[in-house]
Amino acid sequence: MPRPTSVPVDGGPASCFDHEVLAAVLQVRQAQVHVLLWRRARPPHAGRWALPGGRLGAREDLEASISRQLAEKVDVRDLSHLEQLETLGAPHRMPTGRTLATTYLGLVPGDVEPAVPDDTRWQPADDLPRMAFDHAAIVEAARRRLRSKLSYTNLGFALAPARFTMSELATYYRAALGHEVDATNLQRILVRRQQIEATGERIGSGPAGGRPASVFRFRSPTLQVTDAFAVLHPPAR
Amino acid sequence: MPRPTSVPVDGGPASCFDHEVLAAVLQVRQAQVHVLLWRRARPPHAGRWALPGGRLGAREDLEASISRQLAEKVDVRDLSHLEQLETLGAPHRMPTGRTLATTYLGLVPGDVEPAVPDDTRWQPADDLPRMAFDHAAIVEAARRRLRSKLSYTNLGFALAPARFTMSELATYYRAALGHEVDATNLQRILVRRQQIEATGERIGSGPAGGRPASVFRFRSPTLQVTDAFAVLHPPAR
DNA sequence: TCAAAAGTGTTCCATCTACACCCATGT
DNA sequence: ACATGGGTGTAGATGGAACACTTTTGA
Repeated sequence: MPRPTSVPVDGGPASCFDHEVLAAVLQVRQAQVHVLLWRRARPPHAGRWALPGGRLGAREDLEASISRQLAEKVDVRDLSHLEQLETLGAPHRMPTGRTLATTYLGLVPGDVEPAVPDDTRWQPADDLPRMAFDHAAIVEAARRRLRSKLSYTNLGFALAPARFTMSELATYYRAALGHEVDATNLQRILVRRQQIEATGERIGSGPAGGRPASVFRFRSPTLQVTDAFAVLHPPAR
Repeated sequence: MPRPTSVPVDGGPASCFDHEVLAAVLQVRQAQVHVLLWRRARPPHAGRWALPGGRLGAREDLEASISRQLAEKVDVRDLSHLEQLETLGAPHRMPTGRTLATTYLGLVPGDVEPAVPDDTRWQPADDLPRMAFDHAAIVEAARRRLRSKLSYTNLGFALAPARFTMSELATYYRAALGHEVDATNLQRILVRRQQIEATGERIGSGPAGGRPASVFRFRSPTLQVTDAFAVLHPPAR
């Protein structure tokens, strides 16, 4: 009986696989989750929209590869977070020949406006166009991952600007979670979990007046599980 | 500027990668989480212990590949659950040349005893031997995944036999979660979440007497998120 | 009748939601 | 003054932990 092996068995069948990395880069823009898409110019699936990414380099780490490709090809350099999602291996997921794809979730803070090339755009994730290959499913997986991690980690840091008011922050959470978020309760929850802190600054009130808002910031710029046993609940009705 | 592409650019560098699939197959045995390991007979890392798996087949889906290899090579056919973990792509993770690895968590119910080959054994996951390559980290990732999914999904079905008493079930949960689990509260929680139901049967009491236990079963044999907003807490002290 | 194990009922507590009310500012 | 938005206080709801108590069996 053959034995499992993690290295090529001498004389065994040598086979290797094309491998690409793809990212669903999400940003909250105008209170809606958007995803960065690129329009395919040539077949197959010419004219459809695809996720940015491309072939893995011969000596390149997976995460380094997607970072590089986002920087080179769609000019996105200010990712606040990047994490691996699923690896897709269905033999016929692409008509051009077998290609494995390792997918990533990327996040961009709400206040930056990366200059993207002409054939690239931010698309509302609730209204995806006709997508190439299996890319629509990847976007959905990315949104689900973001949603659940917002509940028990400090991942909000990756959605929000460096400094923000609580009502701004609530807007980001509302967009990503897809339900109402009470700014007043959000503050207490995130302060109690020690995710955010007041900077002491205040921001001037808007044109209609109103009490000036305190400015907050996240305490850590990297992912931490702040409360594995607590979550944000959607409103009862 | 080059454009992102998910298919080989004509004339672009053609590169492809060895790809293996590996599984951390976990089973609770004698109230402890065990993992199925296989002892490497030849270099590199001869004598160290490795996870079962092997090369991806040319036309094979990832999940089909790991299932096949577990059946062929370590004679494990009764997985109650299988899910993908991370894909590892560090260029030098193996000294034999670059190999990507897609890793899986496999679960086997507590009451089956798969006959495994001689060079294969069930090892307590708390006491791993010297492991080959990066396989120890994969086991840890698998345990973490199991622990968190037990809290908000019905994944217990994959750990427990088809029928069980509540004190048996609590043993599985204790082992996998790594903390005390009150059988009495576990019952109410899982019944409320509609994960388990009483079969109506009772099991005779043990040699020392005691009230005979009711027999329960899981209502679904597949993974379901039963309560995204609730978890099992560790005891306060 | 007693020990042992299972199961129930009840209290306690943490943590979230809901919402009334107070605060600070512009017009 | 009063409208507007920010912030606090607090009551209510939920759901899990803790644990005493009851039930059912064997010796």
